[in-house]
Amino acid sequence: MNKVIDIISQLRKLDGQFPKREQRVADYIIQNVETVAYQSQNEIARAVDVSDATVSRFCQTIGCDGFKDFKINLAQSVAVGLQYMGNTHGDESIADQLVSQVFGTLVDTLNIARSQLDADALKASIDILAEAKRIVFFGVGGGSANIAREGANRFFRLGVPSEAHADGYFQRMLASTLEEGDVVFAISSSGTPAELLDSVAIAKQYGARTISLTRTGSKLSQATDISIEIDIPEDQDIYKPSASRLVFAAIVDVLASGVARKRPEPVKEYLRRIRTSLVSLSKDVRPNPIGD
Amino acid sequence: MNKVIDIISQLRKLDGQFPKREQRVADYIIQNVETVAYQSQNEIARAVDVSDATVSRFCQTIGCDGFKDFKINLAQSVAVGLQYMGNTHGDESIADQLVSQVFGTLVDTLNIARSQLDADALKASIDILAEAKRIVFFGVGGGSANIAREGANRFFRLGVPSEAHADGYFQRMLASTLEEGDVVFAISSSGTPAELLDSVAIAKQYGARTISLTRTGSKLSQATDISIEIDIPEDQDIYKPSASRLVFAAIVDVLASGVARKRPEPVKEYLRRIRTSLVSLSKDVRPNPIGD
DNA sequence: ACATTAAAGAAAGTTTCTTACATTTTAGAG
DNA sequence: CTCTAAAATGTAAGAAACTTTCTTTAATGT
Repeated sequence: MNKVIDIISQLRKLDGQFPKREQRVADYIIQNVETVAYQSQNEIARAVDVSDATVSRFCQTIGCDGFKDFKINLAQSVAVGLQYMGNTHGDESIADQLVSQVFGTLVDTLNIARSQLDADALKASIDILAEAKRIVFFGVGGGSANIAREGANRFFRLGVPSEAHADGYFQRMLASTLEEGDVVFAISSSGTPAELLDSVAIAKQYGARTISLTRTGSKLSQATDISIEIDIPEDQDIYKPSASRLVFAAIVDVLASGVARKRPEPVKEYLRRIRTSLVSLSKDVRPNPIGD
Repeated sequence: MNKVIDIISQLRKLDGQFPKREQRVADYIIQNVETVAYQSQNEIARAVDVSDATVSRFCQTIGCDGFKDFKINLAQSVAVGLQYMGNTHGDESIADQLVSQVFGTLVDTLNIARSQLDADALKASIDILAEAKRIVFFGVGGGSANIAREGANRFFRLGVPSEAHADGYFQRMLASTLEEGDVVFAISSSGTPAELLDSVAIAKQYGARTISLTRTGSKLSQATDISIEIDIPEDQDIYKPSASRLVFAAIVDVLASGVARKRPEPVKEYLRRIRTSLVSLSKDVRPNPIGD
């Protein structure tokens, strides 16, 4: 783990085990994380009525070289969590506030997701996807259907025949035509839609492997061979679009990345071909994302 | 904008305009961003053969109180940029590394985007979209087309008739049926596709407003009434899917958020109706993203 | 209750930073 | 080309901040 992260978890971990006076320092710091980095050792010492030396020693007990080192590390931990918390000045324009809010939620959600992601499930998914003869992405409803399309859009570039479907009936029909070597990738933030559960069951019956990207412990999650589980609190603010879709898309990217890395040579060739086929359409020489 | 972010962009912005000796300090800092926070003023001064005072003054010229303040702020900016850089220990699993890399690129790209976004353009777009009778999202190629769909998916929930189209011929035809009060929202990371340029020109002719989300200074950007410009360096690593799509999607979210806030009452009602129409399909009581 | 160890403070010693002032450099006017 | 004013830089003193050593106090176990 990153040293930066450690400072705060260190504080939490040792909380309660500090010598009396150092504990007072710890308490103060926890209550003033954001501002402490701008205070001097002596200010803190006076605030909790303790000697300078105690503060200095406190820093060493939690693993820093001294107060300076502590200050820097603390500032960094705080910054990582606070970058989008918005400033208190309120001198931002409405537009800036919106950007901060949406981007901030997204970053927070990414952090939450990262801590939940199961490396083994990802690894297993990548292995299966890398060997797939054909991948079909299933999602229903606006959000998940789009992520399914994104998935297909990513994976066909890696040379794997990939499709996305949002129609429940078609999904079921298609599922019954699959066979060994094929993969169903089911996406749903709720993990409950019957069409997905049915399709997965049908596909399994015919020997296809199944992967889901969905809510922890949901029916869909239990139904598939492998499941990438995420439990993201949906934002209470109904006006702010949910960041979870973007996080799902990011996870699909992670898988695509992983698959690409497992088979670098053919992929390079596929990407080259796709790019070549686009060059004639656009005279722009700058590197664009492949396929706009 | 956030002070934390400002230190590094400030450095970039003023680069070249510093007094001679201070410029040397700036150069050194740019080359050693990650370590400078752990050095003393004097160490830096000696490294570039300059007096302590010059370093102190340098910190003041870029807008900090002094060296200490600078150090903290720099540490924070660096931490924000580095949080996903992965650790040097190399004890992360392959899967964890992939997640760090993809998520990290995304966060970096979000930060870059945020510094580029023009609040006025966003504001103007929101105003237009909030008044729109009908919004048509145009994108071509896998990536942009999906974002167009995302856009339609977001905005129809706000009670504005919204569609997305990826077919160039259809786009042109549709454009010619638009009228005053309608809005064309064209999305393209390159900003060059002829179908978009044509459609925008046609739509304008018939009195529709036009907005683009595209690369800074591109043809498309110049063609529309309002343009939200972003210039994101595409990642050199061809195996890593580009983060720019997700950033584009996030920007669409920002706009949707803004529009929702401008008309809170009707929106609440629309979201309620959509949710109600889904309740019968799912017995799950937990709050899901509306429409999966 | 005593010995031993841990915790805390006082104060001296160092390092680090800022600022006022002196000197040098630069740029522009004549 | 020279002079002058302004800007840039350095010097050095002084203040602030931090660390460490030494001493005192509190805590713990026998």
